[in-house]
Amino acid sequence: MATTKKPRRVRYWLMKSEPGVYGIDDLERDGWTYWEGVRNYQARNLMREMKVGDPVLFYHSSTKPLGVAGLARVKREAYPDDTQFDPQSPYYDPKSVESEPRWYRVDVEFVARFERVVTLAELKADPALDGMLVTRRGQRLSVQPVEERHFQRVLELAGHPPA
DNA sequence: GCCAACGTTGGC
DNA sequence: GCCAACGTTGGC
Repeated sequence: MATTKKPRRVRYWLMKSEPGVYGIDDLERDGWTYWEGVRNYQARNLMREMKVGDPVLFYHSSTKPLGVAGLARVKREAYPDDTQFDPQSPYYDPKSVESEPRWYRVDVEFVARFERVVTLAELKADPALDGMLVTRRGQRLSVQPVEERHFQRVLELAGHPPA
C-alpha cells in the first residue's frame, strides 16, 4: 500500500539575539547563519522541532529599540552544535561527549529586514497579541513558538506581507 | 528528591 | 545598574 505522507503544518517561531553580538544586519549580510550557543534545554528542545522552511521572527534583545527586527526562515534542521566540544569556544560544555551530543543548532536564513523595528512596547500594547510569549514579563526563552495569528499580526504591524 | 544558593537573562 | 524571574547546582 502506498503511504501518503501528510505534509506537516508549518510552525512559527521567534528567536532572540543581541544585535551587538549578531543582529538582522549581520544576517542580511551573511545570507544565513548557524544558530549556535543555545545552552538551555527548553530552547534546545524547541529547536529540534523546527523544520526547514518554518518562518522565524528575528528579535533584538538587550538593545534599543527592543523588538522584532526582521523575518528569517529555518534552512537546516537541528544537528549537533560543534562549539560544545571546542575548549576555545565560549559555548564549550566540558560535560558534553561527542557520542552523545547535548546541544544542537539549526541554520537560519535571511528573508527580510523590516522597514522599522516592531517594538516590544507595541507588541505588549496590541490586544491582538495577548498571550504571545515574548510579551510576558520574565520570559527568557531565546527560542519561542509563536501562534500563527500572532505571527501574521506582527508581520502586519511591520508592513510585511503574510508568511 | 528537596531546596537553598548561585548564576544568567534580559527588561526596566 | 538594578533586580525579577528563572534555570542549574550541589549539599543533605
